[in-house]
Amino acid sequence: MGFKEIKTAKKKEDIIRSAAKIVSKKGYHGATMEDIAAELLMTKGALYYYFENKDDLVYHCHDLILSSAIKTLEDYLKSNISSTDKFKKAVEVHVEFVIAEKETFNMIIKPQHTFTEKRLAPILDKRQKYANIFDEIIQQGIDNGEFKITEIKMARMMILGALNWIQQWYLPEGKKSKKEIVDIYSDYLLKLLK
Amino acid sequence: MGFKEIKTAKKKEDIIRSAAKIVSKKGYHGATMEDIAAELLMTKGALYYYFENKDDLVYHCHDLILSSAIKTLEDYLKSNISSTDKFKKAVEVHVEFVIAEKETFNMIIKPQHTFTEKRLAPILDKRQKYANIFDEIIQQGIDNGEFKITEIKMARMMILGALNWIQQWYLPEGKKSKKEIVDIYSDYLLKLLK
Amino acid sequence: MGFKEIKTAKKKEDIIRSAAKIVSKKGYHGATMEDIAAELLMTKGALYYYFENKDDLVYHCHDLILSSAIKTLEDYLKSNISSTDKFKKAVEVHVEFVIAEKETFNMIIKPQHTFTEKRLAPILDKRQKYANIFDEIIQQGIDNGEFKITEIKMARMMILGALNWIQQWYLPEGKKSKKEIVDIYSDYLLKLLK
Amino acid sequence: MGFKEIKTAKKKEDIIRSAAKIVSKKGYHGATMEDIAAELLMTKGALYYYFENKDDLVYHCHDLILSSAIKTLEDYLKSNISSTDKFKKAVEVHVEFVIAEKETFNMIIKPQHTFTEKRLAPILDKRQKYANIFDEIIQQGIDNGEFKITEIKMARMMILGALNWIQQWYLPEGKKSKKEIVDIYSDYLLKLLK
DNA sequence: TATGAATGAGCTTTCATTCAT
DNA sequence: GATGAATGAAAGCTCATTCAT
Repeated sequence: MGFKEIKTAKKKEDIIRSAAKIVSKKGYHGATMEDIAAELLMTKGALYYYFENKDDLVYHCHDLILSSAIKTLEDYLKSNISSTDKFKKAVEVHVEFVIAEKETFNMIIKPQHTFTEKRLAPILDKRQKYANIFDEIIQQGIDNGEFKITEIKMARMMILGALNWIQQWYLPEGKKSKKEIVDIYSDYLLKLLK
Repeated sequence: MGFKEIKTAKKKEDIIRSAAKIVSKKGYHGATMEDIAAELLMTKGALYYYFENKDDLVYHCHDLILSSAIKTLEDYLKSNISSTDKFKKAVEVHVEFVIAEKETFNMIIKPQHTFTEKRLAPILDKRQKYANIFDEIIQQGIDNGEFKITEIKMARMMILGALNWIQQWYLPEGKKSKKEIVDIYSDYLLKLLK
Repeated sequence: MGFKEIKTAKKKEDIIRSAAKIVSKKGYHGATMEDIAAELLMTKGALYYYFENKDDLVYHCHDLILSSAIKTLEDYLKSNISSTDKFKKAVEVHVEFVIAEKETFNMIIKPQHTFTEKRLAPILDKRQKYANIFDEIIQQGIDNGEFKITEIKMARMMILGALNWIQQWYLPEGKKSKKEIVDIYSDYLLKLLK
Repeated sequence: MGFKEIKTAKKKEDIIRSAAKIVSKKGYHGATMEDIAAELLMTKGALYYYFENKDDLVYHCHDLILSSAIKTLEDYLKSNISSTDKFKKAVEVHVEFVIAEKETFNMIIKPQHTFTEKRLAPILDKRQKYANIFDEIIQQGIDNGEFKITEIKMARMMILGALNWIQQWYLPEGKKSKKEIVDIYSDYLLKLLK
């Protein structure tokens, strides 16, 4: 990758991050290309140099965050700790993303209502990939006797649902700190697996 | 209530149901007044005879379903069964609504991105009222020794999060039947409370 | 005229008066048929039993007031007083109408922007008829030596312009009472004629 | 001001002038954004690049003309001529604007029926500023003995009313030329002040 | 006569997208 | 690479008008 490409890639990521911020705050439809450009002190038109269209841009927002989450999780998966600890870590990571990235790590939004077909498949794929990590952790736990459930996928969906939901009510200035939340969730959700 | 009022009320509910259907399918922004009217073989203009504006109409969609869910749940709450059974029933009811009403019973969407302030408060109120029912069931279970957790609200939020999430993946033609899903969810989520 | 016709005529006048009130307050475009009907505790539809359309209704508003003003003025014209006194009376009457009927006696609005061609001619005719009364008073005053100007029509237009303009600034709670206004206007405008 | 700003400002003025023309012909409600755009061979949407909304655009129409009238008048006010001559000049200028700019210099329309509150205040302010110029001329005339009246504001309102009214009846192809009208009006209205 | 309901044309406004410069 | 300007399609909404009952 030459110098130019690197610069372009960086600019692209800048745009993605800004866009993610705005989309988080206002939602897909509430965030206009104008808003996103304004945040970057650019003009609308310039965005189209880097991204095909709004769909494409917002897709990359999701993709960036999701990829990053997957990478983070996969690193923990490799480490030599108990499945219970892996699960706890996974909860911690997920909560972190859910809170920090809000809308963009919003596994909650119906992508069908937002993305065109072209973008839908890759997003669903990546979501699946992310979910698989949880499945693997659970499977591993079952294999080594730490967990004992039969419906892995259902359990995983409950867990992810519970975690994603945090986004709906979490406030930085709320009663419980992020750490407390993570602990309670880890604790309770583990009961579900054991 | 005179004959006319009844007829009007019925028509209003018709409209609400149709609107709910469209909004479920296409999301708030994707569903146009035109779409909703077309479904009813009416013209856009006619909708405005019954509802102030789109916001008002969609608000009533949510209100109708949510009120209905609350009523259904409250009936079970009064009945003379164990807290565990009440919980199972609650899960069943919730899943039923989540699946049948889809978007309209979508406790998931950020209402901030959809409703104007005027409509936001009542919706949040009613959601809270709904959540309270779950809290009560849990509290009752704790009081009579069936459940033994300390963080009622956190547990309730995990549970509702898990249940709402079903909407994201449920397909009528999926592998698991609705009944199976309800059973597994009840089963697993109860572990969380015990 | 039979009983029915009388009743209908009365109702029509009721509607006209209400319409005039609303149109005065909100202007032609601001006043909706709904508004007018509401004031009368009727429904929109009913208005169409009495008047062809909005244009027709508002036309009759203007016509009613204008006719009434003409009649009032003509009575004074016949009376056996000096032209100066006639003029003073005319000013008084005009101010009264301008203030009380506001928009409806609004000789100011461009009828071209409000009425369709069909209604335009009769309105302009009646306005002309009204203006003629002022011309006659002035002519009479010239004939008997009280006034001494040559451009009767121009003078009349100045005078009516000045008087109509009162509508733009008059406030019931203003510094000057209606009577004071009439006196000052009579006084100053007479200088114009002498 | 850079080149771009100048170009934009020019375009804005172009739009304002076109809008003024249309609004003059059809009135505020009769003139659609489509009409205005068509006159400029633009599309509706483009207008919104330059102006917030219709209200904003029409406000600027009024503002432009009124500002221009104020400027023109103020120049005469400074010159070293008699108050009588100043008054004559003021009448001439006013008539010129009334005739040339029609609706846009329409001090006649009730701005309350047209503008939203936000725009109302500045318009009323500017109208007042314009009126003040007439008051000053009159006051000056009184001070130097050319005029002898006590009710300055009332006189000014009569005069402006009379002048504005010209708009209602003036036709370019009418019997009296613009110059004749100005002369007669100046002549007669001066009698009012002396 | 009067009403409730519906229509439909027309309006303002928004915004993703395009493109000459 | 970036901008200013423009487009055009679509949306929400209003309201005079109609008409069966």
